[in-house]
Amino acid sequence: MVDTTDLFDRIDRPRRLPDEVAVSIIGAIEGGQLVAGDRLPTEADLAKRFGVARTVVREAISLLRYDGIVDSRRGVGAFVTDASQRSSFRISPACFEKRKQIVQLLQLRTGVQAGACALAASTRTSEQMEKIEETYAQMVAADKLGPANALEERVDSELLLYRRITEASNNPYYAEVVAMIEANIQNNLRSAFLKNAAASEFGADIIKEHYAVMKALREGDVEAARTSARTRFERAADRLAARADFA
Amino acid sequence: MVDTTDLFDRIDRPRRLPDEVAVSIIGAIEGGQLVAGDRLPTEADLAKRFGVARTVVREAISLLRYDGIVDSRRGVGAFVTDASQRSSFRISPACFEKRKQIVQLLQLRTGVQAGACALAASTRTSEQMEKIEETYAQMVAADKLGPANALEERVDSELLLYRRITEASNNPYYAEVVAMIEANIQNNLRSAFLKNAAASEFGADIIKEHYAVMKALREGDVEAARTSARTRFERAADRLAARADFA
DNA sequence: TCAAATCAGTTGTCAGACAACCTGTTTTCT
DNA sequence: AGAAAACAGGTTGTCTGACAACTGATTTGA
Repeated sequence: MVDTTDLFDRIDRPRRLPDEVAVSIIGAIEGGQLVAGDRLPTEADLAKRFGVARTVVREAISLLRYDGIVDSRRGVGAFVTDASQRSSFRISPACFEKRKQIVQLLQLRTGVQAGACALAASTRTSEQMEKIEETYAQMVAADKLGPANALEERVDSELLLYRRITEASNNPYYAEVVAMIEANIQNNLRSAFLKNAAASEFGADIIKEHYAVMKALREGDVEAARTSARTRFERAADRLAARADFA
Repeated sequence: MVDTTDLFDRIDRPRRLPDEVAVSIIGAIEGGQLVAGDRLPTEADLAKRFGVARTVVREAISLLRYDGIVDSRRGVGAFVTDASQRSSFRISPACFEKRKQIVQLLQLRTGVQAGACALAASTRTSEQMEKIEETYAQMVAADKLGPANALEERVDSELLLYRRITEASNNPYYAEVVAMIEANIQNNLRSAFLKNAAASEFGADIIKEHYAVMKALREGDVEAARTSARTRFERAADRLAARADFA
């Protein structure tokens, strides 16, 4: 049975007008037509130009305001903020066209995960460590069954393992950032991930990489946790990048 | 002249209804009253309950949809997505109440910056290095003038220095994440930052920390860049945390 | 001269309507 | 009887128009 979870879904979903208007305005800002401090055209003006109702424009602007890209004042207008005011980090799905961007996102994940693992090595509770050991055991068991029998179990338990480790850092910011990066990678590369896992993420050598992280966590060795986690994710990224079929 | 940039601004700005509605709905989700897969009440229903117009509810829901917290389908309703679908990382200003959360954010910054510096050591161009050297020289010059004469210059050139280094990683994801964290720290702790800088971020010993990073970047030494950057930010966080007046 | 009142313009909110769409039910046809 | 088609009700998406709250500049009045 072939995995079809990432086929046949959400194609050509009906576009929403506010989103398109927002993208258009963001384009004007990123393109330099509107710079920090500039006032946007009035909502009525924008509505007329885009040929949509003012409610649509309002929703679009409210999205930009939400991200801190513009700031609107009643009775005055909406103004472009300077870039340092942006209050969110967002990965747009459209960014996954180019292979280069995937590599960059994997780099970011590597760095953040290394930090999270290092932190977890010093802050984890014994309860958290138990859960981590449990998940690790599941992963090892699935690994022994091989890619033909337990592909998804192997991949999912690995994801869960590192999620639990990240949560054991007891720093919600780390947990959130990692979760978001992971979700975006998964959503866009799930099938490639599975294929890659089947081809090059099984076996004793790979388990050794994970074991090094586990050992560091058990012993509370911060530096070892950092290094082993970084090594593990760098290598995984290399193996994934080495496969040409992920795009 | 005392710096008053972070006094007397944006107090009690007129609340916007959609934001409050959004916060209320998010609260219901985070509080567990609504779990993944649940359908939200209809917009008309919510409007009646909150005592606001439907446009207000729509704007609120559009914010949640923007963050991937809910997913709405025309003719059906809006549904809470599972947490792994969240598509943005956001630091809410309200989170800066507790000292613990500031420490956590500084931890995250340390980890991310270390990764960015390490990457920059291998990917920087010589043009980027020139700009970095230039900014470094400015910082050193401001440092020599002392906190009484060049406090803001010193702090701002340091911020610019690490922004340029991060950009030299040539990974926009790193740049964005760092910029966002930095902006949030600055917006909420600017005065504490300045005070702390005056008290404990001047002098040859501190410059040595930065110099170590610079040296690693010049030589393209990835590991040295990572370690020195981490050391530098860890120590800076420690010094800041050591001052009790930052809250 | 200078302060207060006025005014035009903009965003924030409200109310109602209709279009597009989904789901389940009923009707119709074979 | 069974399946296909039409229908009905409900929900989101969009449109329209109106008014309230507010700002900045202009005009007015003492």
